Amino acid sequence: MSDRVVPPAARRRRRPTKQGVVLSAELIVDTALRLIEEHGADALSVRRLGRALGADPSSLYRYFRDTDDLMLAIADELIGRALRSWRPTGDWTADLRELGLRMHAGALAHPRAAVLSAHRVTGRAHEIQAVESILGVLRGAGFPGPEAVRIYHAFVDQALAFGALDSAGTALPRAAREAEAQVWRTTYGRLPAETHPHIAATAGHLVTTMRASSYPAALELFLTAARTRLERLRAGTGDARPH
Amino acid sequence: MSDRVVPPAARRRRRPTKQGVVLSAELIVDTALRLIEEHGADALSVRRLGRALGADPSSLYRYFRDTDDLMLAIADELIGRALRSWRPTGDWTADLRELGLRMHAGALAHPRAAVLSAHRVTGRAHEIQAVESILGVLRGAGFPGPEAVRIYHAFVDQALAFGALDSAGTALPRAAREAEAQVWRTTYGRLPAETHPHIAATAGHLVTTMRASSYPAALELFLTAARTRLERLRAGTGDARPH
DNA sequence: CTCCACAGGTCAACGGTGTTGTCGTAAGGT
DNA sequence: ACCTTACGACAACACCGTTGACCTGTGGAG
Repeated sequence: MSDRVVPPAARRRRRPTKQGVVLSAELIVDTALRLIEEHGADALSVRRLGRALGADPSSLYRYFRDTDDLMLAIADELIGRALRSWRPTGDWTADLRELGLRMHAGALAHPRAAVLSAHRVTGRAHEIQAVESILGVLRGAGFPGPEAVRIYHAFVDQALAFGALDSAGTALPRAAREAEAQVWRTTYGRLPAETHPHIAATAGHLVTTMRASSYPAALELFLTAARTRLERLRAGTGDARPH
Repeated sequence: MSDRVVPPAARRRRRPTKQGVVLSAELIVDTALRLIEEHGADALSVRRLGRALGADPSSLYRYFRDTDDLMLAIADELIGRALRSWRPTGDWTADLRELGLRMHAGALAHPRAAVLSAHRVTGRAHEIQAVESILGVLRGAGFPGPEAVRIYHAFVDQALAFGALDSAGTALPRAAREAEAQVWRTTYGRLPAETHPHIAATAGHLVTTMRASSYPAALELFLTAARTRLERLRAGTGDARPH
């Protein structure tokens, strides 16, 4: 029943809910984000969102076709917020690092939205702006077109993929998260050296390293590789790929 | 109510269900994987799984504490299948490449399961074996303990993250996938050079490059960076990090 | 200034979900 | 042959997204 949603242009009445709240798409998106932030990803359901807004759950269907539609609106808002104040500095490595960290942080701030929207191409204004910016940094650094596109693709996917991965981790119920830490401490921390020599030899590092996100490390490795590639390109060897 | 689950050692009775099926943890996991493959991740619910097995939904709680417990078992089974026949060759770069591609391929083979389980630490047999193998390759290559762990973490997360990302893409309904391709062709392919010079300059490459997975490229970049790091370590400079 | 179309809020209901307390029964060990 | 108990079945609970029907008061037209 998609005629339930009235296109923004046709909206005119601002009738308040029983509890005196005047709804709008913006208010709903903002409230949803606040709900996720304050009470965790599990707190976002149509019913809870309705309660938080002071409105009947079914009212939301006057503004969004279904929950997926709502999630996309949230994702769009997220992209906007993440890159709102970014400006290139001219140092391509620093610029890429900053962009990557911002995208990752933006995803982590709103786990559920990140998981749902990571694999989507929206073709909307914010996304287009991001593509243009990143390609600009790479081409400005000296990567020729095809190479810039290849690196762009890997870079964006890495940021989105790690964002979604780490988001899924933070979206876990608290009990499950503690269980994971426990697994590293007890299961992996106590394997005998005879059967699992490498795990036993690095157990201490495993326990401490595995609880944080590996994105910063992966990003640094990415930047290292990109710089290596650029150097080989400048050195004139057409083939920068390891065989 | 965790005393509902009987530890494997204490199991003795093989009482069939009303429909004549003899349950077991293995049968449940296999059926869950089949269900996910055939009907999508949304098709996996305790009730549907029970129906597919020919058993009451609540029977599953004799084998798994909750759905999360079941997901971990599924994830571990996937890891096991992916690495079943892998053997190290002694060439650490080639070994890592092979491991990465296998994990990624394994995720793509079970897209819906991969999306659900990519971010979990199972602490079960297959996963432990995988950790030991990868750490073995890295330490064998000459990476000292802490560095090996850091690289291990980034490597595994990258394989899992890209696996989940690409899986999510293939799991989309056909209509949505075609819509995405359309977006690249029309929206991005037709932006004017005045407003979006970098996109316009690389439009052709964008359209062709963006439809394939970027994991192979990202993996090569990763290996390049790892080799660079190792060389710097061997050269004796303690700090292998770009400043 | 009145009128009335209809945007939009509300209500009730449907069919789904994970999970648990309880009970009956048959399989195994003794 | 007996007893214990593993384990399958059932019913119930509280939640979920979604929709059809209803009602109300707002804002533009005359």
